[in-house]
Amino acid sequence: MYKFEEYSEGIVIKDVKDFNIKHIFDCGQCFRWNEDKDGSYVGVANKRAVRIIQKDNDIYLKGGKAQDKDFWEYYFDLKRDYGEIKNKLKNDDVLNEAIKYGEGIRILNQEMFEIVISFIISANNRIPMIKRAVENISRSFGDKIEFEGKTFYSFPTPDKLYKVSADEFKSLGVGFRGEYIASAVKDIVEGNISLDEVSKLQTDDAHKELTKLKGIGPKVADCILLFSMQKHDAFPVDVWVKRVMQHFYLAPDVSLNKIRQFGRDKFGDLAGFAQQYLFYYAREFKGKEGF
DNA sequence: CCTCAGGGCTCTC
DNA sequence: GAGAGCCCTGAG
Repeated sequence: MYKFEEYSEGIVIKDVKDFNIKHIFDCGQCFRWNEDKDGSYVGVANKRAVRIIQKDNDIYLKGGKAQDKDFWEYYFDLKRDYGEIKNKLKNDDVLNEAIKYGEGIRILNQEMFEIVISFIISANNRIPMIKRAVENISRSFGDKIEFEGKTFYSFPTPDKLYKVSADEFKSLGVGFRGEYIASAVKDIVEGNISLDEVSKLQTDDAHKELTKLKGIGPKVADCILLFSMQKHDAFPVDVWVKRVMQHFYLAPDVSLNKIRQFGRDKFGDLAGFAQQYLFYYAREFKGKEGF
């Protein structure tokens, strides 16, 4: 069982299992962590800037505070037994293979508003571009956090973005999604939708509510459900998962909605976890075997 | 159910 | 250099 300890520069989570920072930060669920040459990651989560260093089964959170241990436990989903999840998914031959590549994946519990905006930006976009836009928005409207002699920025609250125009968002690199972001912020601040309330709904109902917002279609809604609302039966179908599903399970012309239904039926409560292993797996094949 | 346009940048040719 | 494609959605 893992445990938190303090060390000279922060806190450390000792004896973690099923935990690999590269797999976690590289499986497409988050946009605010950047890898350094030494393999450590620096980033900001809910106003906390830290450097994360993995040494075997110990996770060092440089700059982490002892009073934040509950937060990090939640953020990294530490209470969940990923070994058990993987054992169940391994009954499927494709997953059995996929898990070998991303065995240390965990689904982060991220802040809802940040995830809503980040995944609106993700539509028809590339990961480096998404990261840049999210960073620009944070730098312009978030709070300063000093760490390691540099200035980091928290992702802004809805209020901070309320008066920001679509054109201003566009100037920060979000492209045509500027209108969607401005509209979603307006709906959230004015109370046309409550993310807290949505998160309490059943997955299908929550999905329906989220897709009422401009810029949120079925895929983005599934990402929000999975990465910030703990709806682990959500199955986001992006291009990579689409390719992997069509390659291993389905015909090449099956629609996105059919793939989504297939995944949810096949993997049930574990669909979201399966999706993450499949996404990571698919990206390993980039440029090979027709991917 | 379908098709298509829509930042801007990067990779491919 | 042009062209395709990008963790896709909205409009038609």
